[in-house]
Amino acid sequence: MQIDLIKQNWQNLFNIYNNSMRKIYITKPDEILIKDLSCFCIKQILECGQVFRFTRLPELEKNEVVFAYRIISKDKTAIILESDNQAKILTKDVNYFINYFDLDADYESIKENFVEDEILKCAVNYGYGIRILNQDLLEVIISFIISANNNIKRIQKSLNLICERFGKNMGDYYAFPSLKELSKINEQQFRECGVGFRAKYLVSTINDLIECKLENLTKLNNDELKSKLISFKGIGPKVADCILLFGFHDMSVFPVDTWVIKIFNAYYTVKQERNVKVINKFLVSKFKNLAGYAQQYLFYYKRELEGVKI
DNA sequence: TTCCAGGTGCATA
DNA sequence: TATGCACATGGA
Repeated sequence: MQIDLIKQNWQNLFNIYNNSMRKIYITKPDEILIKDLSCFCIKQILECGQVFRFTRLPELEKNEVVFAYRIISKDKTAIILESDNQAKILTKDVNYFINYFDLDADYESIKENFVEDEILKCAVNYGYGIRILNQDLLEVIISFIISANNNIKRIQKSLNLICERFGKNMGDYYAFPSLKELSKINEQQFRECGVGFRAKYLVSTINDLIECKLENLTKLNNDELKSKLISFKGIGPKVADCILLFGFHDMSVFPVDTWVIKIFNAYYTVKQERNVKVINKFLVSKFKNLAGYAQQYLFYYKRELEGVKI
């Protein structure tokens, strides 16, 4: 009996040790230290098109620091300093950013699923440090309505203007406006932030969100959720997939945009295809519950190959 | 000047 | 259900 207890305790200790060894980070007061960069590259994470409110800080890129960025999410912020062998996430909200950067997920195992697809293997090799962020749902919905037929630079500019004009002043940055704050913005004011024809979609969808309540969306199953999202103005199949992927961390979707059409026609078909539904169906059934990851590696790879700068 | 960007809404057939 | 056009705007 006593031997069993000792064995059990040793097993527990071994598990704790094993888990801590596998963890890619350790926490300190106001800091997360990423000790293994094989699945973490801040440049790739932020510049792969999933998020828009970040700034590169070249003035901090000196000595051993290779990349320096500031990220703002909701009403929180972090400075990320990455060197050759480690990265530091400096923030007052350590737990928030552990979840935000998906640090407890095992990306090594995720990437192993993609070695049999030649193109994806190259894409994963190139974007080895990509992680799918756990972003604020409201911010994702607004961001991707603005993303329609738009470019990343202008999406960033519009979102920053919306935050500066209507978000809470947090000292040296602005929070993303709450739903209540967003509901006070009219179409003209959105247009002044450079969102163009999407202004009316934003006003309409924000009203709908006030009515249906954001938290009620989380009670729906995947199909109901997508139908509900598409019922809002400015949200079609592609934007809905982005909201599911980046706002709900649903990895079974594969948003098809202009870049995915290029990828599909370059690597996955002999006959040129323009039908987004056909492309989406093929890629979702090919990558199944890992589709979201696959999409993000491929999206980043293709854009980088073509030399697109954010 | 023209084309394009993490598309969608709407009218028409 | 499928197709085609309009929609803002700034950079290449």
